[in-house]
Amino acid sequence: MNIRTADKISKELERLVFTGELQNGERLDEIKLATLFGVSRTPVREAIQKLATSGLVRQEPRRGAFVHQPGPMELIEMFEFMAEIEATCGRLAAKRISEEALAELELANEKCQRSLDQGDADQYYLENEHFHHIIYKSAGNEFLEREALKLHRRLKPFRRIQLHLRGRMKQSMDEHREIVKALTDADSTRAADTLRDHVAIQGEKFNHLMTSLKDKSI
Amino acid sequence: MNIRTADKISKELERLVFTGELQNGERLDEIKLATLFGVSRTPVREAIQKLATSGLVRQEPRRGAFVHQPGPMELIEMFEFMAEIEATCGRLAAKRISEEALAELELANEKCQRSLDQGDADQYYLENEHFHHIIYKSAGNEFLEREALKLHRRLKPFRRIQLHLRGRMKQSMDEHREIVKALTDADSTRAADTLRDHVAIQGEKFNHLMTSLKDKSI
DNA sequence: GTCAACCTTTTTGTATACAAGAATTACATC
DNA sequence: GATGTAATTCTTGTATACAAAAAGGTTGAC
Repeated sequence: MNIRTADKISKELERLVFTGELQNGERLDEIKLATLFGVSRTPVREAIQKLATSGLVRQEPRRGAFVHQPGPMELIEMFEFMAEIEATCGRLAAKRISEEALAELELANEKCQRSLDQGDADQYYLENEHFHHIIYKSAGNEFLEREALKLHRRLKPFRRIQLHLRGRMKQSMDEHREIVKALTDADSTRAADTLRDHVAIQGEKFNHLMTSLKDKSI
Repeated sequence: MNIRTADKISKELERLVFTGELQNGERLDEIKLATLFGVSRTPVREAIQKLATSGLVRQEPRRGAFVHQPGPMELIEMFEFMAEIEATCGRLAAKRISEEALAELELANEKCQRSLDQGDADQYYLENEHFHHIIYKSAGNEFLEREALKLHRRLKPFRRIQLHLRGRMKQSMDEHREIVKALTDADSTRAADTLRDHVAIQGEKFNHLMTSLKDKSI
């Protein structure tokens, strides 16, 4: 689909940031990256600018682009926003979701349960992701769906960590069942509230995780 | 602040789209634009890519960038999303807003009323904008605030039209008072609901406006 | 040893050059 | 005349070249 090497480089840079090979605050040296990828500076620059709009790097005029990982405060804000987006999806989906989508949700939940039984956090994460994606789509608003996916993706590296926290997977599973129930009942308020809490708790857990470690930057 | 000519060009292109000098679906000819602005293709390309991420233009690989104005369906979705964002701001602001901000809201409302009395729709629009910006900020979540501002800005050209609809300004004013009341009472549910309706109605009005005209693209 | 002014180097931002894919036109065939 | 195909032209995407600003280093004064 994407022929442009600039787009490939953008994805690759994202990966480097997520894997930590490009550390927070580090400057993105255009020439180094260009030689690393075996291309010229032009596509590298384009890639960097794309990342800048997504917030992964910050650009300072005439000084360059720097990796920007959100600090604890910013992360809490992002999770709070994500929780509200999901709540919105739930609110709308409660009135708009199809029988097929409901069945898909049930199925996704069963797969989640199976992953939980096997103690496979990675698999659980995947099925969980699918579960949420169904709800985004079922809100019946493609614009909202895109925004939800965008933020979900952005928060991925931070959400992933805390599934390994003791008991979180089980709890998450219970919340999923609550959510499906609310959607089945077409109860938009309850769907919104359960989804909000389900996501917000991730932000809180993450917060605990962060504060338990030494945090350098607020 | 911005030294880069690419950024200036980006803003200028936005203006050209909003004023209609660049029509919907029109291809952005890099060379023509470059000569128009008296620069090379490079900064023009950077500007176009920036607009692409904001959704104002669509890029097709190896074919170029095309102005993309949302159709009625997409606009309805955007307004629905905006309504939910504002509802979220209201929900959070109800618990977090300061006395100063509340006073500011009252003041903004008075100015709105004055503009209404004078029948000055443009002035009303400005004060109305300020009113909403205060609420965004009072949600106490800078990430949310930025997203709200971004979407608000994107919808500006479409929101502006319908203030001229008969009776809308008066009605909008009444809704503002409801909103302030809910925020003053720290009633997050009511703040969310009144704000959602306040914005959603704009989407509906716009919908009426659109369907009353002949709409070519769904 | 510290600080500051100046010069060098590095790096960003822009212009230009080149390569490859898409659109268009011209032409041949039916 | 319509349709399919080859050649040409245009345009995008990438590489390279150049200009200007920032970073870094050196020398000199105190």
